[in-house]
Amino acid sequence: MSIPRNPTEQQRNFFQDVHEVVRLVPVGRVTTYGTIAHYLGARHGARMVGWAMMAAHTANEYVPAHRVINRNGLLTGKQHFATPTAMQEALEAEGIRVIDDQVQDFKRLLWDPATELE
DNA sequence: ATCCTGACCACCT
DNA sequence: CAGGTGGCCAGGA
Repeated sequence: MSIPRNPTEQQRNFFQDVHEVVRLVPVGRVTTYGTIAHYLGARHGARMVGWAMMAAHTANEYVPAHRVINRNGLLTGKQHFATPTAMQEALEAEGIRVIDDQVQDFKRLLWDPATELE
């Protein structure tokens, strides 16, 4: 899978929407692909959120991609970071405990824009 | 055009 | 209750 060289208007908007939501995630909290998809109206599958995240490192503004994990609290996207440990280290630097790719106390740390943002 | 695969998830056996 | 399946949309072979 790769990022489109010349994204359509629709794709750029989708990327920006996803990135914007991710930037709203508070330090020390996490959110999930599915949550974002649902918040954006579920018009795109959760897979598309993950797809948009691949464009995170090419975005103009910083996107804390390490705060986006899957619904089980697993760091499924860590392979896409500069190093395999970068994601976990970024989370731990914010006070989040990660053991064996699993965010501890994940349920309490979960940040859902639909309910937290209003 | 067809089939496969993907930073996923909800639903159905 | 665990594993399988389909759906989501897009891109590459």
